[in-house]
Amino acid sequence: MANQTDSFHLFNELSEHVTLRIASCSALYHPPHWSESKQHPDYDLWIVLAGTVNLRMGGVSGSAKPGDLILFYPNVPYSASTGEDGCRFLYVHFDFGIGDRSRILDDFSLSGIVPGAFVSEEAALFRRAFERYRNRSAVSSVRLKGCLTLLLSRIIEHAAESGASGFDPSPSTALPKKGTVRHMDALQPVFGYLHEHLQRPIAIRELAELIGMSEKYFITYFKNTVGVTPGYYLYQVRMNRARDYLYLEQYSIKQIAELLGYPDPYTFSKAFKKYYNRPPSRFV
DNA sequence: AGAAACTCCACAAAGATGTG
DNA sequence: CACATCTTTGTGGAGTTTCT
Repeated sequence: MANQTDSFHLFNELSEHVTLRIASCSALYHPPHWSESKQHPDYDLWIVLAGTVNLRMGGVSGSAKPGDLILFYPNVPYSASTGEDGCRFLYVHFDFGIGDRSRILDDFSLSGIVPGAFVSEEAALFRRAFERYRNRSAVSSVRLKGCLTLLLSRIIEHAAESGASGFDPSPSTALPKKGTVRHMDALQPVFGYLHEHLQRPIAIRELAELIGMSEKYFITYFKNTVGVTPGYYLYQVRMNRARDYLYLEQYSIKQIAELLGYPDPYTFSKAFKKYYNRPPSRFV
């Protein structure tokens, strides 16, 4: 499997377009020898509080102890059971998307058991947020959403750091993907190329040629996979970079325009003002 | 105003799946 | 097994929108 690291840039470049929608969140207790086999229509995250959850998913088995997390992808069948002690866990159903895509995690191998050691701080915050949420205290839904964002960020971050292609068990490689699931892998060269050649004008046609697709199909493929069009993604990356350069206070507007592949400072300035509602000269 | 980016749509090849 | 049907993947034309 191709290295996912380049694709993870996406979350930074498009952070303001990330949407997280929590469908439900609750605590559950299951008695000894409970078992179930099902699948969920959306993402589902379990935070094991007590007992052991035995999991079988995508032909791989594992056990989740208190503190561990289990991340389920939509429409992936699994079997879960518990032993002598029963089990207790929090669950949260959610969707996590960017732009037009509501299931952006599908292209990353993150599902399965996440060892508690990697996420202990974030999971603890989420649990406290859940207590407030259960008591219906003011803004607790916003807090819960924030804590889930934090928790998911940590899971993604860990996968990026370790170059991991998933936790154990990882069903995403074994899973027969149907429907409109797109593969981020094919776009790897594009992300690399984009970040490398930011200092000169980049035509969409070049990017399409890079991975051997027709220009129009490339635009469609990119949008279905990433959630925004390639042109918009490029614009977004340039505006993020422009903001960073301005904060450094080391470059003139003219220099930044050059660094970002704009033909002249006027074009850059116009693009910048459109994005940030302020000209670059009055940004910092 | 002209070029580039983008959308929509029709269509085709190839592979997967269903059925008698 | 053979044929039909559906799905996925991809192309290209035509037209619209956005950018410079």
